[in-house]
Amino acid sequence: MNCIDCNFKSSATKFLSKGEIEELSHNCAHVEFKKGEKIFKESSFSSNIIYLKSGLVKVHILGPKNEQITKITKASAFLGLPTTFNEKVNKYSATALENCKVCFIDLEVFKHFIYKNGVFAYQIITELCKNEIDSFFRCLNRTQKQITGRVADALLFFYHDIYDDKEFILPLTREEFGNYIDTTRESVSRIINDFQKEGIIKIKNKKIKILKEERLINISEKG
Amino acid sequence: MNCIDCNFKSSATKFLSKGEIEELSHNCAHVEFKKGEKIFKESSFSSNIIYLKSGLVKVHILGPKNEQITKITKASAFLGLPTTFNEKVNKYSATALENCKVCFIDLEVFKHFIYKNGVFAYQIITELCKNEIDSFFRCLNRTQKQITGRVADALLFFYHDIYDDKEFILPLTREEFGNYIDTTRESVSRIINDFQKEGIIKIKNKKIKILKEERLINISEKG
DNA sequence: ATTTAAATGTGATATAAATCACATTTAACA
DNA sequence: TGTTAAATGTGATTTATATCACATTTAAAT
Repeated sequence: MNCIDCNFKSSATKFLSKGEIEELSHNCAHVEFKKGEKIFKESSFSSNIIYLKSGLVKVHILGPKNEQITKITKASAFLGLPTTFNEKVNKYSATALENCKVCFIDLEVFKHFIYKNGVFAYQIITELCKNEIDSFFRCLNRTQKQITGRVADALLFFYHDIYDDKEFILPLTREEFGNYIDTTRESVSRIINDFQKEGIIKIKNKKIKILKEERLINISEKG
Repeated sequence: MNCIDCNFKSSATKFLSKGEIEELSHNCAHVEFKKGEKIFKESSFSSNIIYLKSGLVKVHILGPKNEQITKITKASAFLGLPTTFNEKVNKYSATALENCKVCFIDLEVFKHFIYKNGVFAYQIITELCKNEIDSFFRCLNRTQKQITGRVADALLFFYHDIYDDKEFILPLTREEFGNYIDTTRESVSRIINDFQKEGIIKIKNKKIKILKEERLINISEKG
C-alpha cells in the first residue's frame, strides 16, 4: 500500500513532498482494529505515531478511583501524539469504539518530517494547540457542571461532533458514559431516563434520538 | 535590548541561528508586570506569543460556575501558546502571582521560525506535548480525588515544582487556592487547619512549612 | 495611627451525587 | 434456541462537600 493513494491524509501529511510521502509509505504500517480492541495501552512502550484513518476511539486513563475517558476522537486524527513524543511509555490507553483503520508511523521518520518540513510541523503544532484548548474546556465542564448538564453536553457532543445526526447509536455502555462525564452508571441511567420522561430525548437501549435540542442546550448552560 | 544577550532563552530559542536571534530582537517587546496584574485576558485579541522570562503566573478561565485556575506556571515557559496559535481571541487569562518579566514576540516572526527551523519547531512540539499530558493528569486528580488529597497535592506541587523548599509563602489567597483545586475557600481553610492540627504542616497566614512530607504523599495517594 | 476593606476561620445546615442492594432486561454464546 | 453473563433500571441510604451565617484577623488606605 502506498500512502500517495491514501484518501485519509491528515492536514499535516497533505503538505509532505512526493519524496516524503514515498518515505512515509515505507515506514507506515496499516492495521485494523475491531470494536472493543485496544489500539495502545497505558504503561506499554510507545514507539510509533498512531494515526486514526477511520473509526471512533476512546482515549482513557486509569485514575486514582476510576477509569476516566479523557476524550473521544473520531477519524481523521493523530492518536496520542503527546504520549508518543516525549515519553518512553504511554501515559494513557486508546480503545476502538467502532471498527477502526489505523496507521503506525515510525517515530524517527515522523520527527524527520518535522525537522525538514516547516509546514508539516506547523500543522502538527496547530493540532496540538487545538487539543490543549479543548481539554481545558472539557476539564472545566467536568468540574463545574452538575451531572445533568454534563449528560446534556455529551449528548450534544455525539450529535454535533460525531454523528451529525439527531439519531445515533450510543457507542458507550452506561458505565463508559459515566467514565466520560465523571459519574456512575446509575446516575447516567437515571438522568437519561428522566430526559426521556420529559420528552427531551427518545431512547431504546443504545439508540438515542434528540427531540428537543434547545432544552438540552438550556440544561447544558444552566450547568 | 538584544535577545542574543538574554539569559532566559527557552529550549526552543536556544536553537535559533544568529540571524534568527537578530530577527527576534527586532520583533520582541520586553514588559514587566507587578504581582496581581493581568498579562493577557480572556476574550481579548491574541496577537503575540508570550514568553515568561521570570516570575510566577496563574492561567485561569471563567467557568460556568467559578473561576478555575487551570495551571500555575513558573518561568521559563511560553504562556498560552495554544490560545495564541489558532484562535483570534484568548480562551483564557494569565495573571502575575509574583512580579514577572515577559516577552511579547510577534506571531508572524514566531511562525516563520517554525517554518524555517525544524529543531525550533520540534522543541515547541515537545513543550506542547508535555503540557497536554500534564493537563490530563491534573484533570484526573481534580475529578477523582477528594479535597484532602487535592490540597495535599497542591502543597507538594508548591514544594517540589515551584519553590524547591519545604517552607514557602503561598502565592494564593484561600479563595484562589480553592479555584486551583476546585473547591471553596471554606474547605481549603478547614483542611489546611486540620493539617496543622495533625502536625503535618505549619501555617502562619500565607507562610507554610511542610513538616511531614510522607503524610502528605500518603494523603495524596489515598485520594 | 486609625479606619476600612479584604481575607480568613468555623459551626450549622442543605444538597447533589455516590453507594448499596436487588430486580429486570439485553446481549453473548454454546 | 436456551442458558449464562453482562448491562441496565430504580429505590433507599449515606456521605462528601457546598452553602450560609457570622466572628475574627490581617492587610490596605487615608
